[in-house]
Amino acid sequence: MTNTKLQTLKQTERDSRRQIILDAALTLFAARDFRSVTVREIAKQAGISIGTIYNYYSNLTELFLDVFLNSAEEITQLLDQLSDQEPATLETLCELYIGYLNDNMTFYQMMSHFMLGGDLTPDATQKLDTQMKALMNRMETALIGAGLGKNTRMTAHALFSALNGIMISYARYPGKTDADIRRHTLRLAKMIAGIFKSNIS
Amino acid sequence: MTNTKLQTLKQTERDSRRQIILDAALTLFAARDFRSVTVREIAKQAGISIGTIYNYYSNLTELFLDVFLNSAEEITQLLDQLSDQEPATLETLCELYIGYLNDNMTFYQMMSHFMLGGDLTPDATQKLDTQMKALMNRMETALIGAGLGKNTRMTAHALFSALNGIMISYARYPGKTDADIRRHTLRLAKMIAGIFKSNIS
Amino acid sequence: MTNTKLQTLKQTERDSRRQIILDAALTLFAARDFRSVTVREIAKQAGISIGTIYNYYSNLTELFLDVFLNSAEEITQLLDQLSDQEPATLETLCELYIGYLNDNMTFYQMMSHFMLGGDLTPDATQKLDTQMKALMNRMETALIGAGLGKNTRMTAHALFSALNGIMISYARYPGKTDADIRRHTLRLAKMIAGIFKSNIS
Amino acid sequence: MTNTKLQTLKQTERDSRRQIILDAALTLFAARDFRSVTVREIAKQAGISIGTIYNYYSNLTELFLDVFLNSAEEITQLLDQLSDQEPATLETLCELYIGYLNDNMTFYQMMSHFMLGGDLTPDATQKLDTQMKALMNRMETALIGAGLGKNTRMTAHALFSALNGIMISYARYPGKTDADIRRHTLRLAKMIAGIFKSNIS
DNA sequence: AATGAATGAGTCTTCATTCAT
DNA sequence: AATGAATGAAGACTCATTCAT
Repeated sequence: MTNTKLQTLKQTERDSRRQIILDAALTLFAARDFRSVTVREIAKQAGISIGTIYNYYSNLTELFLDVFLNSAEEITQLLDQLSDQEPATLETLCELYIGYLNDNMTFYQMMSHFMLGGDLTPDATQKLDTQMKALMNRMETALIGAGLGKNTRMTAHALFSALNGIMISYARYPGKTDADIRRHTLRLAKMIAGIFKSNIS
Repeated sequence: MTNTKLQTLKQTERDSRRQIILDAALTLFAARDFRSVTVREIAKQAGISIGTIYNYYSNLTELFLDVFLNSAEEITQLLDQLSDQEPATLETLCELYIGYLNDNMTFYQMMSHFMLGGDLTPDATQKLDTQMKALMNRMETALIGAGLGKNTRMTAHALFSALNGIMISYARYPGKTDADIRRHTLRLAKMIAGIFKSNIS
Repeated sequence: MTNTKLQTLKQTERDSRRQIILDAALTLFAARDFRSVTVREIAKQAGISIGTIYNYYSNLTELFLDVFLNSAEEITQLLDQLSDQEPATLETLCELYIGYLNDNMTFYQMMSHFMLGGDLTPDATQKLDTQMKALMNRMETALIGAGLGKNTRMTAHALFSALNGIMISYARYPGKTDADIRRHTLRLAKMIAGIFKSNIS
Repeated sequence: MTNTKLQTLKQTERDSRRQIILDAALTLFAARDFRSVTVREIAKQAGISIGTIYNYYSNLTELFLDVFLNSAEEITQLLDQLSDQEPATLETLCELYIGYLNDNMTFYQMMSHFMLGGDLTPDATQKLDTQMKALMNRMETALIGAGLGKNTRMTAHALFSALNGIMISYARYPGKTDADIRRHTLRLAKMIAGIFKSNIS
């Protein structure tokens, strides 16, 4: 038993160290494009050595992927909390998602990076796919809650696409402040929710 | 007069050399993520020297941007041709756009890259913005042609977003062939066209 | 005869073109370390093509050397003018020379460059040596004029060295303006003149 | 304590590695103009990798500067040893300095390079200035030892200038062997010492 | 004689990853 | 388990010089 406890402790410690690395990475990503962040910088920010990072991740891509997966899990949970008591309206769901993207551009950049280009191992691809499906499920649930009766999966795909597309189209709107972009993308989110909604009934 | 002719010739030659570079780049991009393509490879593929490339572009980013802008112009023209005689239906427009993205993933990757991260000069940003606006205009025109009477710009934004989002969500659908992806994304395009259409009347 | 005239004309034209190149180079050197100036820049500044420069100089080093030799000739002539009527005093000679170096740092940089490092052809070395000797002669003449009776050549060497050394020691005196440096180096010139002078009698 | 010891050891090792790099650089500089020596060559000569060099110096200029500063420190110490017991005579000091320059042309080339042209950071300029001042101090001390009572700083400047100028004027004396140059420059050093000396009393 | 596009060897520098301590 | 110095392949970019027009 002691052994188990020890192992649990060790695992906990290992997890918390992992979290420290993730937090350090996120801090850096908040300020700069994640592709330009180096292992050395992450190590420094985390207050540990480069070697230690490789003790937790076999390479940088895995670390990046972990950041992404954690973020995906977070937004998934936020969506879950939203519909904890009663089904979320399409509108609040769309706004929540776009709000999250505004606050976490790195999440969106990584989604774009991994979905379009990154050379992922089969294992990594699998993890990625799982999280994406989880997100999609929430979309589908919300659509069903809004009364959609058929083509629910396909429509969820479409909705997910529509929301994701918002950021790629407006993130770099020239001459706009972050606040401008947030306002504009949230308006688009609401509009898209409305369009999908009106299509249901 | 001769002088003018000579200059025209020179300009033509310059343009064609530029085209050779662009074609070489595109050929390479078709096989690999454009971010991993090197100047040396492009030069080799184009059958010219590295130095010559820098004679036409002051740096790699400018070359990449030119590839993107050319592509954007191409799809813009395709959309124009579509509605040459009578207003394009929403559906054909969406299908044409998504079909293009399937055939030119590099275009989409670059759009994502430049819109989200790339450190662009103000001048480059300006060019990017112009082309994006041109694309948006076509969306708006098609929506108006489909009978949309109000919020036309905003709705065009939403439609553009929805279409762009399709690829980011499905480009790396695991275990699917290119044909699968094309079929699926085209179905989504059609569905989105339908949703926007039904929202109009 | 006509032929000769024509040749003279051509030669004159050639010389003036050469002068244009030299002036362009000098203009650029006034603003930046001459080692960092490129052929392209000189061509642009001169309003001619790169090829034309190579029509007048077989390589960049030759051009640089010509700039240096012209400059050396100029200061030599200035020294001559100084002692046109009566022998220049040691002091005015030293001040004139150091004043010139302050106004023409490129001359000094080039002297340093060619004397210490530059891979010169035998022919170029010969030209360099001739000009340096010409300068030295003026020093010697002035020393003799000041009453020096023996070791005149050697002392001229020493004086020339002492003056040249002033600039290497103070050109980058930190936190000093050009005016400060001029004042200081001129004071040193005067002091050195005094030391050599007092050593004579 | 162990910790301190360990740190001391590490620092020692670091210093010795730094020394290996410096020695490798010096070896190469002895044969060729230091400006033409590449990082690759230094790494090869030192038996280490390119990357390691950048682990000790953030860029080539810093390495070059370090070579210079070390050299400056060396000659400063030699001058100190000279006057360890009794004040050095002006003559021995001048001869020692010029002898050193003959043996270490790179030191002189670098002094010329950094003082006249090099784009140095403020920090680097500061270090350069400090070492130059240290050298100057020795000149001043020797002059005072020789009986100079006034204008000591200014005269030290003049002496330092005079000595430095010797090399720029004769390093490339055409058709002379190294031995010739050494003999000639030492004679000049002695003469300059004499001139300054006779000026004192 | 003038042009200037093309050349390509060669430069410095970066950075993910390894591994001896 | 943690460290961080060492590695070195690889990249973008420069620029004197050539030569066909």
